[in-house]
Amino acid sequence: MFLVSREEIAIDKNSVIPIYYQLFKLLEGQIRRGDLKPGESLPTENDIATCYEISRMTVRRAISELVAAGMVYAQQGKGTFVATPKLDNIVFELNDFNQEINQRGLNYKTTLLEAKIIRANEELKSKFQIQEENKRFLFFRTVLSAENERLSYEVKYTIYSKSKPILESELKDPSLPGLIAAHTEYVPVSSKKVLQVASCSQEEAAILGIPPYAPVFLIEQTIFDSDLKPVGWSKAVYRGDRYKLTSYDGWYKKD
Amino acid sequence: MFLVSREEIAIDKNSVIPIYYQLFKLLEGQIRRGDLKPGESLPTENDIATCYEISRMTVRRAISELVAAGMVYAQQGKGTFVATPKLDNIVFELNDFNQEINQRGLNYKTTLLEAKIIRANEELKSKFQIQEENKRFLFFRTVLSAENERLSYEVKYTIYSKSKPILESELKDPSLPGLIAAHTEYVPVSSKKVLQVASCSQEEAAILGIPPYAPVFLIEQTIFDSDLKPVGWSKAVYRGDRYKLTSYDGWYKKD
DNA sequence: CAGTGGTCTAGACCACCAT
DNA sequence: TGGTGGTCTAGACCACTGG
Repeated sequence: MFLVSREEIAIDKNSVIPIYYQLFKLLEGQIRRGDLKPGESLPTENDIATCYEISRMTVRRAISELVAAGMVYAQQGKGTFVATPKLDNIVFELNDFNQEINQRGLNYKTTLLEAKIIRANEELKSKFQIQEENKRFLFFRTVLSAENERLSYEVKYTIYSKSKPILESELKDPSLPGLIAAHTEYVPVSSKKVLQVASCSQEEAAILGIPPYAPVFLIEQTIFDSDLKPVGWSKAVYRGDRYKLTSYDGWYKKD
Repeated sequence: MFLVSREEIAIDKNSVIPIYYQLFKLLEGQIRRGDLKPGESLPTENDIATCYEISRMTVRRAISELVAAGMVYAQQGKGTFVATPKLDNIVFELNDFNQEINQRGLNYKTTLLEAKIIRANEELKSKFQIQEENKRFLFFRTVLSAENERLSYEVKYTIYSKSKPILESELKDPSLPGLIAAHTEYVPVSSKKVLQVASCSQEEAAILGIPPYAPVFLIEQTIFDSDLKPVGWSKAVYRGDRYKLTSYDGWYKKD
């Protein structure tokens, strides 16, 4: 037992890189490389701890990262095992929708077509789950465009509080949660979004400059405050020929 | 300092429920209730630890759960603060697409329209990044239907290994990763999916029983093995009037 | 400088599983 | 029963932040 660090030069306890992270990367590599195959068990936490002369808590920290990454699962009393990646889940993030355009440095801009105060109609009373008549709402219509091409069209509604005037500055960030925070007393804390495909209406086609009935993404969003009360609602139409969603699943490398 | 547990009966150190989980729920409740508002700081880890007479490591475990939930963020040297929920991210999970139909107990079924061995054409050689001529592929065409209505149409390709015959049993699980695992030596470990909207072709319209050019979801999937080599490819068309994706964001309750 | 969160230790007891 | 992972402790040192 006097042999120290043979071919496996792995853990440097004096490195600025945390030990748990070094161990995480080491185990991750063994799994990716196939040294540890799906279904096989990892060494026990105690074995790893004594082997590398580190604390078991540190080993657990490393393993919990693997668990979070979905590469490994632990079973109390039995052991920790390499997972078999399930590739039947899809996770689309809407980052793609606007951040892609945003981050790729295109000179995109948001244009305010209309902003006004309206009275509640039946549809709004239903969306916001209110009974009162004559309740007032803020109504926005905006268009997102890039490189002189219109990409999406959105209508937004939020409850109107006359104490908070509409400021020009909001045109910089016309996000629905931002508008709610600025114009109402409500604090937006959660949202529900529904994505569908549709054929665009003639009005939408005219606004976006695409043929009528062209396929589009349609995203309806409802914003809720902490009491689960609806405090904002929007409907956005995205050109089907300019947007797509990409999803990566499994043990893709993120180095 | 002899007062123990006044109105705040919070942590029961003898409970079967882990202390870190009790503390997590306690802090989560204070944030949801608004006792702690976005931007405000939590008590320091040491304060919480001494206040409830528990170890700081246990406090950190509770807080790390809050961080993972996106309700709180920590800044070294400064403190831990309640996050402002960003509601501009969307995470759509494809569970909706087939699991909804699956779980709601409809008598859905997958029908194999065709399965055959084909030679590589230019498109396949490109998708699979191979140069060889005459490489053979397995080709599947399937339809998913429920309640006697066809819902989606999918074509799948995977590299053919003659050593592994096509078994009837695979028709039960015709997922692309499953087919790859069954018919090839490759181990599928990651996948990329791209979701777009489109107008369906006349052929797809005929298969699905919808009007030509009706809007549809289109999902292209590529499966990779551990060397990032493409080992499977599929293209699925989902009826736009029967599918939608739903996303929840922010501090929705999951109790 | 004092206070914060980030990492780490060397133990401990427990619930669970297999034998 | 012995071995596994799950929880917890009471310290410790560090890096970073602010005054």
